[in-house]
Amino acid sequence: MSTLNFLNQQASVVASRLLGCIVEREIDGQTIAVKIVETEAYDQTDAASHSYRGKSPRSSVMFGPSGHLYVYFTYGMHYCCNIVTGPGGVGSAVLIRAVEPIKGIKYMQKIRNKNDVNLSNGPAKLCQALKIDKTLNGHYLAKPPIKLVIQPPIESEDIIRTKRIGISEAKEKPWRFYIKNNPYVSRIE
DNA sequence: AGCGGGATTTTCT
DNA sequence: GAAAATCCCGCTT
Repeated sequence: MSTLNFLNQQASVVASRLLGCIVEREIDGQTIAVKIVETEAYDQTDAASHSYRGKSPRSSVMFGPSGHLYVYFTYGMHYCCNIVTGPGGVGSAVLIRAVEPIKGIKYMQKIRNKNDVNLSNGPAKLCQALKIDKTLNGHYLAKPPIKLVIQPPIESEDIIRTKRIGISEAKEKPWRFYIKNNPYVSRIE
């Protein structure tokens, strides 16, 4: 049993609880640390989810155990990363949409060739900043080179819950969560 | 500040 | 063959 146990519940619950948690990435002898500030939940009953039409080669990781990374490629050029949630046997995950850099900022500036909020205020941007690609698809987040470090929950009054971004189905589900007043959030209402 | 198009590949119809 | 859980740049106001 690991500290990642809480991931084994429904995605919309986990999405909120992941706010404020830290991701540690080891790459090229460097350690990068970021704080999760924006998430979206996707589950199998959800027409916007990659798991909605059942298991496929791309989405198969979503159907596996919670605590693993689901990385997908989209728009011909971008990766996005999700944390697989539970309960077991169900295709569900939480998309990490934005993070706040904590450590290794110079390294991220170099890879991204950008500064400030543009380092990581979007799902494809943060994947580039953390060098996340398909080789990490399915990685378990309790061990290097990329780990999830749980932090105390964010106060509920500091969590904003809204509709998700960039989808054409199930637009009304309020399954996007972000930390109030955090400058790295990809977009405010 | 806001709109519009291009990049470019995986997946599903 | 089209759309996709996106981003960036250049153009217009």
